[in-house]
Amino acid sequence: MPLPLTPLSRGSLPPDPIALARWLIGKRVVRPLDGAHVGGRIVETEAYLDDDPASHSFRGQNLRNRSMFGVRGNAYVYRIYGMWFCFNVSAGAPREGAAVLIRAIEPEFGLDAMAARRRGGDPRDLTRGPGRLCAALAIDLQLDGIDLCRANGALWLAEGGAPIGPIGTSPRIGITKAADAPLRFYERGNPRVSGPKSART
DNA sequence: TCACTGATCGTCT
DNA sequence: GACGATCAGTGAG
Repeated sequence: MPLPLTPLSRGSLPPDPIALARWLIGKRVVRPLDGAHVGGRIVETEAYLDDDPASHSFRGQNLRNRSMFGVRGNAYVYRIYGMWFCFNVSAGAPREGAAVLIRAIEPEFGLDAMAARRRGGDPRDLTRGPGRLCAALAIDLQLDGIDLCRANGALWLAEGGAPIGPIGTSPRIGITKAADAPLRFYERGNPRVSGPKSART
């Protein structure tokens, strides 16, 4: 798919993690796999802040969360519930420990490659949810810490194409601490957004 | 369409 | 030893 994919420059990323989470809606995730580009538009994100009890960075830096503490625009990948991975973009200032969780994308290119990595199931669920997104794009711990602003990398971010619809805000999903903070952002009405229907209106 | 539950295992307490 | 930024399968409305 010869889409004009332009990598994001690190300097264009909003320094504020919340602003970054909102700004990333409509941008693209690009994953070169088997000689082709796989990915699509980001439609759902969540912000995790440095002083946020729900954030992995809350108790300070350790071996697992160190990627959250670097410059913004790097990948932070971790394993959850023993069998899934979640993909974040490091945010904020260096040593701050903030990140933006990419919860869902709208597949645009490499559909077959994604489906091949997620056998069965509803095609509309291919990349709906952080665990499914990582499975479809073959994102694992090997990509932890990678620079997402380099177009020749194994995983990177690109400028958006289609216009962005209205952006909704809600509490984050699946957490128990600071569960009411309105730090989830999504493109309203987009069927690729995760959660029940009421969570994407 | 939603609510509930089991699966599964690395990391931190 | 307990828990978690989840998912797929099942069953009810």
